[in-house]
Amino acid sequence: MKMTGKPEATWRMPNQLASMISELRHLVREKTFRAGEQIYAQGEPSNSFYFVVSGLVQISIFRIDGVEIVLEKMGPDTICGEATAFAGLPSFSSAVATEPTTVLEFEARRLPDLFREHPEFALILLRLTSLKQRVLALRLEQMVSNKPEERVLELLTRLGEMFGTRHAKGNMVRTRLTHEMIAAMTGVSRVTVTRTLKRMRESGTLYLDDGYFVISPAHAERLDVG
Amino acid sequence: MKMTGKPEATWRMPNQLASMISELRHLVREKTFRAGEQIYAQGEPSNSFYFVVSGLVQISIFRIDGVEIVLEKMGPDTICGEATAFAGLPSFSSAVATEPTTVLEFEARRLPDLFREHPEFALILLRLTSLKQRVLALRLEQMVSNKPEERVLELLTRLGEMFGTRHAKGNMVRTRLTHEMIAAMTGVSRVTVTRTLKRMRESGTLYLDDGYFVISPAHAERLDVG
DNA sequence: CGCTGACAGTATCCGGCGATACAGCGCCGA
DNA sequence: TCGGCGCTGTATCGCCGGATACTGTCAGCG
Repeated sequence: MKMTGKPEATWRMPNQLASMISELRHLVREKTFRAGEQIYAQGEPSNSFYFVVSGLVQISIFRIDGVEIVLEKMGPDTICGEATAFAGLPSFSSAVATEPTTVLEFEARRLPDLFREHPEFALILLRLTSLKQRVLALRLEQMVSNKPEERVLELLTRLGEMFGTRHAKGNMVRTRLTHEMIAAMTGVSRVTVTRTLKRMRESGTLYLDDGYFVISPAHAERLDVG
Repeated sequence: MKMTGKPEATWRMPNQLASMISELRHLVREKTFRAGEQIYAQGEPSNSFYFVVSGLVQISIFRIDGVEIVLEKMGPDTICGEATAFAGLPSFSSAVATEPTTVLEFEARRLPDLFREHPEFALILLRLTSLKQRVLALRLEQMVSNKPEERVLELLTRLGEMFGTRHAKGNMVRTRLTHEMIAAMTGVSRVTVTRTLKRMRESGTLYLDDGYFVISPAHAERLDVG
């Protein structure tokens, strides 16, 4: 199951999908976005979902108080917006290209015809939405706790599973994350992120190498049961 | 879009699905569970998902520290376990029948054949998983905040949208919920739930009638944007 | 070479939630 | 009728995260 990724991305998908997508060019329209442009907006319904070809797309929820919660940063070979397109309800999140980005736009209403010919495509989509559901549930599991260490560790562990590489001290997370980004993704304040990371380094849970996080193996298996 | 429900359930689905399910009897196996019996267990992979015919199924996540987080209580005409069956990964949650329950067991591996004949069934499943994803994301949005009022209000508002009935003072939530259950679903302590509900009653956000919660209209539209 | 801005680290203070303990209350069954 | 139990309401206390403000550091760039 080879995967692709981007340094700042927080999500990746099996290449299997990317190859399948290429068979479906007749269904899609290519679109390009400049850095800062919005792909879809929170609160608006949509019939399309998007496959990121290149670039980086930030998925976030804006709370009523204006606080932005970053759900994911989707790199190449990932899809987004599918939940909105399938559920037929206003989007719960918005997507903004944080750098020049090219996407393929799929229209959900064309899917029934497609499924007749390619039932395996339906299974792939089901698998993808189920994976997202799973990750959201696991994030929720950590979020109910107000302990910042759990919140941060959940994020880093997940990224470690997705992008991790072997390292003498454990699992190295190959995603560049500022403390502020971690704060936006975990819902704790930036100051607390700094404090927490320090604590974790002192307790041996975490290790820093060249600006990358390394998670000690003793803590990395934490999510395997879920 | 008619729906059915149970007094203690926290989820419901369009009847459209129930009628569709009846066409698929040849694919399924009926199973019954006594109160307290487990339908599937957290941590174990599974190829099956379940359609609840009658009874009540509690979906929860057990954290490493033993704390139980209740995700939903699924009543009749709902499905559960589909994310695990589709993703092919260990289940992030466990399902326990809290009263005598009958379910239909679907096997995910038979789906491709089914989709070829009934592509619309794939769309329905996609819609259901997308709805769950949406609800999880919205719950996450509230969970990042540590304010108990937001957490509790998110739950009640959602139940109000699903089960709400007109009431002089606003939207009445027709789901029986103990403070303890709210605590297990929102991740705040039982004591804080009591405190918070009192505050909300005093501020006019919430109203109590015959043991049911009534949400003032001014606060009920809060989630409409998401 | 120094300016600037983004990011990381740290201190102080306050508010509020969790833990714990206990009292009131209503329902149900012996 | 009484006792037990599950649920709600409330008090006390300790702890810790958010807000705020400030400093230090490094990179990029004129």
